[in-house]
Amino acid sequence: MPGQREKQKQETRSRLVSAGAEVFAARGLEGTRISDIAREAGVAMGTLYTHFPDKEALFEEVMRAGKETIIAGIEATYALDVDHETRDRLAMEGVVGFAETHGALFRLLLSRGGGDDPLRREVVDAIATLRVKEFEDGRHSGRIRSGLDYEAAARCEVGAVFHLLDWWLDDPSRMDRQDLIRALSDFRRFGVEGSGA
Amino acid sequence: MPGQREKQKQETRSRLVSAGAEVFAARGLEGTRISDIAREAGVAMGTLYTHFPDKEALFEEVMRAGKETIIAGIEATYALDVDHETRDRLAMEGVVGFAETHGALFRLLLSRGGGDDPLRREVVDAIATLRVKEFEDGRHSGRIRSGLDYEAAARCEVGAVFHLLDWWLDDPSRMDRQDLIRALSDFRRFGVEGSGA
Amino acid sequence: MPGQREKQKQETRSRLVSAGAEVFAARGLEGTRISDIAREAGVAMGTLYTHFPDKEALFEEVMRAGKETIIAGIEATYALDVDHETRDRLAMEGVVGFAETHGALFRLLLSRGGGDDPLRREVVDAIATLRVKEFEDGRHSGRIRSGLDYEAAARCEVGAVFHLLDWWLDDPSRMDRQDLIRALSDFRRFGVEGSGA
Amino acid sequence: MPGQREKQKQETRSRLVSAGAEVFAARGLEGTRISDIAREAGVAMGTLYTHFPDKEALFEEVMRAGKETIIAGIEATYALDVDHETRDRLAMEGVVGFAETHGALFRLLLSRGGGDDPLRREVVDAIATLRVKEFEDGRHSGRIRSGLDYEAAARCEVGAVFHLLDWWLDDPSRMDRQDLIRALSDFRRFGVEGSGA
DNA sequence: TATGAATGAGCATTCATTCAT
DNA sequence: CATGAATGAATGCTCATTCAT
Repeated sequence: MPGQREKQKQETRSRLVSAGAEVFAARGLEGTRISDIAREAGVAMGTLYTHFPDKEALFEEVMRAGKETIIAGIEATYALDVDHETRDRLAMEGVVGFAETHGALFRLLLSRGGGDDPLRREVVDAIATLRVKEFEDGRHSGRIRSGLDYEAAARCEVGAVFHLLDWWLDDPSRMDRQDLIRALSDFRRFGVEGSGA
Repeated sequence: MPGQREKQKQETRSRLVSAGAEVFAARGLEGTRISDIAREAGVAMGTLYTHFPDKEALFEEVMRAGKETIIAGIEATYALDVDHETRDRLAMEGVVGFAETHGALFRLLLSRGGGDDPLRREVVDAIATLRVKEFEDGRHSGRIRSGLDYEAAARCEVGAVFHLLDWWLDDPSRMDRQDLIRALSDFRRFGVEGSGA
Repeated sequence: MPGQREKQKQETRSRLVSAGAEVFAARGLEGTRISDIAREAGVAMGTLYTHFPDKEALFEEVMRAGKETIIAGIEATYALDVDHETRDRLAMEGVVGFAETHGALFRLLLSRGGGDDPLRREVVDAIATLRVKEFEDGRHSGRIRSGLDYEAAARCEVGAVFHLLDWWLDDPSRMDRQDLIRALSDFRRFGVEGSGA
Repeated sequence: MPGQREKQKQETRSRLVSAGAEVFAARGLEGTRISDIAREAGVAMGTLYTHFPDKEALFEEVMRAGKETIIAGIEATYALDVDHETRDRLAMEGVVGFAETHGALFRLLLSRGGGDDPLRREVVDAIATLRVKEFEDGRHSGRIRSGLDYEAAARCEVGAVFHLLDWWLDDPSRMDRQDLIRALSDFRRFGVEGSGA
């Protein structure tokens, strides 16, 4: 079997990405020490450099993989043949599930650093793009209120979801999971004043 | 009489805080070098240590001062004797104005870093607290839809505002200032589906 | 019968020595990476260690082989049954030929590093020894001027040849090959002032 | 006195250059550890970086300063109003004196590394240029034998001097200092065969 | 024997902080 | 009080060498 060697290598690489996600999420890019990642991954420091040219490159891979996972989850929900309400609820549950499972990584992916790091934007941009498409698809269904600026609304939605989950993750006992999803969904749909159409 | 000496000292301290806001906002806590702040403030590195015990303390002061400014602006608006709609619009205009003027600092104050930095939460918490109070005050006016979870809604509001402005600041030509404020206000009030009461 | 296996092994070893000569000559002992030599030789890094105990040992072999080649060339010329003048010219042509063909290796063999690396001396010492013998052989022929310190003169000769060729190799268009050999030969024999006996 | 601070700084810088000359000469650029230089100079490692951007820059300064010293010594001799023979002897004594005092540095300045380091050439080039000028100045005095290629002869001279001194420095008891200078001078003037004009 | 992923000691460099001036 | 040269612990990264496949 010629693949044994290669399989081991991929396994090591994968361990590094997981460990990187863990530690970068907890301490940020600058706050993370290469040695922490290596220890977490159970490999020697030098091993990181046989898989990635430098710390930054591993960070990028962590962000890329995280983005892929979160976007894939949303897209999978969008592909289901169910009514809009169900679909939105399922998408929301998917996002909440990801946040529950990956806590710190979820925050890392959706947050912004101090500067102009484009990586921190990519996930937000990608989700916003998906949402804009949804709005456009639903344009004539009457669900969407008239006068809505899709691009702006998408950003608002993402911000609302991220900040609510960020708060909730600090102490999940604050709200029941189902109440959380309902609050999120209702805010997104009706704001604080609006009544259903 | 505070001597000329004392006035000079306060002037220097103030320059350090401004420079710190500038540089921390642009590069984050870890990404910022003491020497950068000193250069920006036009003083020697050592001078920083005659005003603050360490880098962290200056960062805290920058965050504290920023929080104070932004909260004071909102509270000032709340103190006005105008109708709710006007008040909300004025508060929003105040926040947009702050974001326009302080761009990077606005992001620094409202964003989250990777880890669990409590400083980055304080502003969000403070604004959320103000909003919850507003909701409670307006409980019987009928403006607020029934079933709204105030705490959750406050987080959603803050998230929506921050993310929309974060996006807008990247390229303010994206939307006219007035359209931005209206979009923000409408999303906050009606979400994407709701119609006014 | 040396098996096919053994032949392959010698072939690999030889490729390593050639590659080592190339890379050590270009970048020096410390500046050379094992991986560079392996790549140049077209083998894996580990292979080097089945032929040599470490990097230093390969370096020694490169130096040893280079010394052998250059000394053998000079000795071959000395063995010819021709008059002294012809012999000296042929020896010089041999050295120039080696320098032309092996450029960087020639410099590596004849130069000195910063420290006290004895390897870098061996070639110079060996040639100097040959030259001293020549002087002694020719003692009574009258060719050699009286009062010459053989040992010192041999060092001067070697230095003159090496430095001139080092300069010439940088840009061989500087001098015609024949003029170079004549200049070298004349300097060695007559210095800058002396006239022929 | 405003200069006290500055004087201290220059003193430190000067100590670093001296220590660098010592250690680089003994172990070469790659073989030298920053910590060795710092220890030799009696300062902390970081101090080196307040004076030079990196190790390479200190190396360059060492080479530059060494070149300046050695060239200045030769030029000073050339400025004397004495006959050629005296002058040449004095120049030679100056070079021997430098080699005696600075042993390892002398070798570092005049030697070549493995690769194409232009720094190692500068001193040789500079001395060669000086010698060519001397040959040209003395063109009509009849001292110089006809047919001499000045550029080539200059390189030969430098090589002869450097290699002889390199050998002598290994064990100065090999030759008496005066005999050394005479041997050097004679070889340079008459080669191994030539008789004085 | 050949391979190349893994190792980890070693090193150059950074930067928050100190303190003599 | 202000200065900025000096400090040295901390850290990212390199690369000769090993060893399981």
